[in-house]
Amino acid sequence: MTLLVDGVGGPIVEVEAYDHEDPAAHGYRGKTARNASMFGPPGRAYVYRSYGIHWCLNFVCEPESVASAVLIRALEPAHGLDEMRARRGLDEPRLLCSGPGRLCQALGVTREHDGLPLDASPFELLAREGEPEVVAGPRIGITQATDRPWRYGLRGSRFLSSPI
DNA sequence: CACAGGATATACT
DNA sequence: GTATATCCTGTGA
Repeated sequence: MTLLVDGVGGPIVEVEAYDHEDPAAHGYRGKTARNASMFGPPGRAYVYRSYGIHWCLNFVCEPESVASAVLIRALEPAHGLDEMRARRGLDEPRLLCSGPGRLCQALGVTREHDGLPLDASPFELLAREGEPEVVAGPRIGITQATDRPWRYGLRGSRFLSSPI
């Protein structure tokens, strides 16, 4: 789909799945102040602070108690390029949204968006056109449950955070 | 390619 | 309380 935040965004090209039986998922060990949104209703955002510096955006996917979410890792910059460049402090399109932390900075996603519904302002999700060719691979930056190939990307996209 | 930066969580003493 | 790990990225070797 195409993801917009206040009109800034583009087609999502890379995601990772995390579910409640997944040792690599934040919700695996139960509810905390940070991950509370994962335990709320689906169709909302879960935004957390990563490595003390970056923000990462997830879509909550299943009802309460089944804490599962999809991490939005990269998208193709298509709308609001000037805004993205200003927020990121650089011009190179490939570096604007190719990574979960970069994507949040470019779209202006912060803790303020944690728990917000994805079908209301400032979020906007637009249906894709056509059938994308999806390729799967191991997830990035985790040490547990590394055998689950739950990283999904648009085949051949130059806006992936790294080749799959 | 190694590593700093530094919030949040967990596993130790 | 202290130590270690983490769904990362920019910088300098």
